[in-house]
Amino acid sequence: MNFQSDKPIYLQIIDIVMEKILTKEWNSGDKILSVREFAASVEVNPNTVMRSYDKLQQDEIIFNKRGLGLFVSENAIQIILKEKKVNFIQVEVPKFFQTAKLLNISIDELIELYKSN
Amino acid sequence: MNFQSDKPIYLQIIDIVMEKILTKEWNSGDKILSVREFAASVEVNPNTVMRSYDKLQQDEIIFNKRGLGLFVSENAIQIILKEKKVNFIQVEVPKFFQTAKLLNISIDELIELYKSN
Amino acid sequence: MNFQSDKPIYLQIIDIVMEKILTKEWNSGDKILSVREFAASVEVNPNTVMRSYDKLQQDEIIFNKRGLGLFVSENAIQIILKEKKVNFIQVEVPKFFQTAKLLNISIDELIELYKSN
Amino acid sequence: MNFQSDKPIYLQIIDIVMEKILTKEWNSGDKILSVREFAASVEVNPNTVMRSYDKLQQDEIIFNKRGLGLFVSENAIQIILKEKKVNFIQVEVPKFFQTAKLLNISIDELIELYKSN
DNA sequence: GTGGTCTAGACCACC
DNA sequence: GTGGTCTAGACCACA
Repeated sequence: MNFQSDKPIYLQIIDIVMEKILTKEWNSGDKILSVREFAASVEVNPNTVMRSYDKLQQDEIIFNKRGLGLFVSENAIQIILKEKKVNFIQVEVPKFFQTAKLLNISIDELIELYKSN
Repeated sequence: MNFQSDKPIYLQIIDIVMEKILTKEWNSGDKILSVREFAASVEVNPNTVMRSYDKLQQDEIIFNKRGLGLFVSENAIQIILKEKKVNFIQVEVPKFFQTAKLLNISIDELIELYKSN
Repeated sequence: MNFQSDKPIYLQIIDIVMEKILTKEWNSGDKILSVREFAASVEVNPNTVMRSYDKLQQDEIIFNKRGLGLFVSENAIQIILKEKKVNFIQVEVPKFFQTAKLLNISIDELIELYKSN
Repeated sequence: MNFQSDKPIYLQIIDIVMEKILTKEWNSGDKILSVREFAASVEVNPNTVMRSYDKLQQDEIIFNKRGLGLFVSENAIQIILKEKKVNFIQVEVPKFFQTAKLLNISIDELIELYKSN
């Protein structure tokens, strides 16, 4: 697994988990990969995965059944969307297009960049 | 001076200087605030300002006249814009589309948001 | 460790690192000495070593694996040679010929000196 | 007058004076430009020229006739050559060609660089 | 453990 | 006065 160096790995792992939930690869009630399994699969220190899972539990996106493992919460998707989408659309999107405008980058160019991504 | 805590102060100082140049508060050939003056004015350690000025010199946005001080380069504005553009395309754009993907927002929806802006 | 006094220590440290890479004492992918280790080994303040490592990272000769340390880049050797070549041609060569001119030494005499070398 | 920023201006002024003497633009016994005249002609602070003249007097390349001005010494040329030439030929020249060799730059390429200088 | 940021204070050459 | 280098020591997030 390749991680960008400018973003903490544990946050990148959170993004991976969220994506798996949003794309329904992992559904509500499903048991997710154990810390050790996940750590092995992405070649990262288990402590780092532990930290990601901690954060996800705090946000109630996953929860712990003692002795059984970690599971996707009932309303995981709603929590994720609520947490991210509002901020994205109301804050990041306008800022993004504004910067593009400042730098004289047209919408067509942005679409090109999107495709080559 | 208030600095946000999530971004290193020395980078925020670079932003301040770039802003002053882009808004023509400081023009090509102008002497900029000395390390000590700037440090005092924003209540920061001179070493921190030095670090910012060092980076700005490396990027040839300012230059040193020995013993006299630091001055705004001839092409400062072009360099700044080019630099911002590179960062935007290589860093911000991918991050933006990645988040959009994570949130299941299609390119068409983004274009809609762009138009209603 | 003995440093010459006429050249900043942090630049001399950069030279040491480059030398270790060019002589393959440190190879691509190898972890290099940590800031603190290097600082202790050459009896210098960690900040000074940090400054050297910072420059080496900017030039992409070494890179950071977060929390693990700094490692030699894939293309480190090529980058170093290219960098040295640019400096030689743009800085040393003009300075050399300028001094020769000052001392009234002709190009033919220099060629003679080259041959007898 | 354009000065390179990497070499102290007062040393660059010394080089100018030496060149004028070596090229016999200024001969033994000639009165040289006063500090103020020279400073004005190269657009530099008189203190800086003063420093250069001080150094040249220490090296006995020029000397002071009280109230009359500064004059080129009898054996100025010999002093300059002795001071510079030996070191150049015995130290700098070998080092220069050695670096060129390390960087795979041929004598022909160096000659090209000389011509385009 | 790792790198990275920041402060405080000293010293230097240069103009 | 100017920028630049260096030390000492603190604190932080990250793995």
